[in-house]
Amino acid sequence: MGVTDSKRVRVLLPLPLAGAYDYVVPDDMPVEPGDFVIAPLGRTECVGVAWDGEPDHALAPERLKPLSETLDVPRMSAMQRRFLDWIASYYVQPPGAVLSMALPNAAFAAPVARTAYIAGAATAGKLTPQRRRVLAVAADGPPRTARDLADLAAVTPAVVTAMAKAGLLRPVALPVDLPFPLPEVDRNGHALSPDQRAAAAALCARVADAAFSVSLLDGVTGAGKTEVYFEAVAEAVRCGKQALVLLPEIALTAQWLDRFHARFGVAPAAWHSELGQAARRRTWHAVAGNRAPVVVGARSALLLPFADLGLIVVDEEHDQAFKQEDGVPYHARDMAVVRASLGRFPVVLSSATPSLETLVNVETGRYARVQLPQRHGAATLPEVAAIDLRSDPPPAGQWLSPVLVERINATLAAGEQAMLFLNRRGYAPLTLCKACGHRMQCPHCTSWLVEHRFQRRLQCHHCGYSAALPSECPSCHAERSLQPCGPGVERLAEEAAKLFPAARAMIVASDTIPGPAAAAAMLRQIAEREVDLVIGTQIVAKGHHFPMLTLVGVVDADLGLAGGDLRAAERTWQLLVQVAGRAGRAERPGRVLLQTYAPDHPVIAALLAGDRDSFLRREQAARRENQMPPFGRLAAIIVSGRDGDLVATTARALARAAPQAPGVHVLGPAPAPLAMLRGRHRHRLLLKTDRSANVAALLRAWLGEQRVPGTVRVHVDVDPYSFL
DNA sequence: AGCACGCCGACT
DNA sequence: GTCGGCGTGCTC
Repeated sequence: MGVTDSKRVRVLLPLPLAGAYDYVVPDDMPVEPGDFVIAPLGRTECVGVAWDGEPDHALAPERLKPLSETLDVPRMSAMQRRFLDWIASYYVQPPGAVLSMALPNAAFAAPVARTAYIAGAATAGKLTPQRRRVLAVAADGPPRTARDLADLAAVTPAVVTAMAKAGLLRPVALPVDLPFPLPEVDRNGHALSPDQRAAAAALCARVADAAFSVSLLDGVTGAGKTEVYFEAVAEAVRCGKQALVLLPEIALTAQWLDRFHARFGVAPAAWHSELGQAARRRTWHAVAGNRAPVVVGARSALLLPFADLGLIVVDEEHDQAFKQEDGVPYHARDMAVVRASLGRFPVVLSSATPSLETLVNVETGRYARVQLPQRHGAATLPEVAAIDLRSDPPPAGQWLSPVLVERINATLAAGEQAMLFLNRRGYAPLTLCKACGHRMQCPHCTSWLVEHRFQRRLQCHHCGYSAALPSECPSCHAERSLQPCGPGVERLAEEAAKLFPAARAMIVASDTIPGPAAAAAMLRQIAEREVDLVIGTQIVAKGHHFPMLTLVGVVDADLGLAGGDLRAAERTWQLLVQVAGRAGRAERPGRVLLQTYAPDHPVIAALLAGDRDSFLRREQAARRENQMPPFGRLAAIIVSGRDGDLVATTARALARAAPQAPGVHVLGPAPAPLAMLRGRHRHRLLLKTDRSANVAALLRAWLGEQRVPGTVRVHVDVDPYSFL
């Protein structure tokens, strides 16, 4: 290297580029791997991270640009860099795409200076009643923003700003990026049962070991698993480590936060999609600067730049929401285990219905099991019974069997709550013309449009397309011939309103919940008995505690079983156990009724018998037999584009170049079940290998060679959960 | 992700 | 005749 050569550094940019880019390091700007830098890119600039590895000296010097500056942010640890590289490599994704999930734009946005006011020195002669009220509010208490002051004093913000101008109020800058308070680990939480104490002790011992381990916290719904893993969190905090709790659905966690507050006296740092820019910035920097002892979040919280992480808890570990389907497809539960292994600390996986993957790892001794065999306190598990729809069908055009209607009436008469569960949003999943048979279909997708009667619209649940409900058939133009087919929760609510006119019903579905505040309000209304009948989709299955709920009616227990998805039985079983678990969580015993046409189906039979083990053994045997996960490995390759013929040709060309090795099979191509999505034709290939194969290496060798037309996209999904 | 370049419909 | 639609390709 000559004296004229400048120093080069590799910089990973948060973009889906093939790899890191090389930059010139200015002489007066020391840069080390992990440093956050601003790099010129095209005619703009972007935040990146100085990465590991050798710059490409074959690249002509005149093609390199100098870095603009380094940012005053704690360096990204070598561990975090290895972790992001690991994810990119395992899932066969561009490393920059993985980095982009760890670098939210908000983290580097300029902090918004917020001004607060306290009582000022000036004592103007004449005070209006409004101004007097503002001064009274400002007199004691912390500095407050103009808006808060105005709200508390019941005046408009204009009054406050005018007072500040007159010197009656003094502005003070609010500190940005406050640290999060330390949880009070030794505060008395609510009393643990002997079983809970034993389980907590086992988990705490793992935390104190400060070595890699995975423990399954396995306990029935309502056993008090949350309070048990809180003790592991407390232990991590005692050891001076950060703890992360991953939850599948952050939208509905007001109850979880209440429980956390009851145990620790403070709120944890939260990380989820509803967070505003300021909160996002604060949490990201607090996590990086070791000023956030406990973080609770959705799957993307796993990618936060923890300074000193010592424990991850994955609550409801079986939940498929941990698998990200769009962008970089990754499974947060699996990557939590990887993160813990790299960082040499324990993971706790918690569930009443553990995934088959996790149970197999327990059986082979890779994971430890900590059990909570009983419900907490006086609560008992609900009694589960089937309603055979072949012998007890609902009247034509209705969906509730007379047997279920009778039980709901009895429950309501006893002053208790009931829940109807149907995993279908909207009014009806299909609308057809009774004159010509035309079915209302999405113009961009291979899917039916779902009627949403409250909005008087038809909606595509795959692409978001929405159109007003037409008054005539678009095909034969017959008037008033369009007929809804099948039930959704809205239609169920209509039926319930006729059958139980006195009952206060509430629909709980993802599209009836505008945000976390509304979710919290709905849950509070249910918990406080302002609702008699809850009609919900899967969103009600998740972890909520409704003390007065004693009856759960599953309207269509067979719904998830069709379709031939490898996890259909497992998923249906998990969902229905979780729904059933909402019943009888306090003193009053619960009852669950499953409406089914197939009471002898293994899933239904297992639910009726409460026999988890024999169901899972059977399921496990079937997977082993077919070399399906976790006994074999899968990767899906989705080829998509606007030109259907070109997509098909490309998919066939990929299949012809498929790797040939013992234990490696490529299935397809075949049109995907969702053959068209957002106007793009889709073909699928499936790579299926035995357990020992290196799927990522096979995929890189195979797909790296292929030339694909620019208009065609090839999407790789390692360990797929969705087969659409 | 931005931001430019590049070919086909409704306007001054 | 252009203005501009977004589809496609590039950024060290």
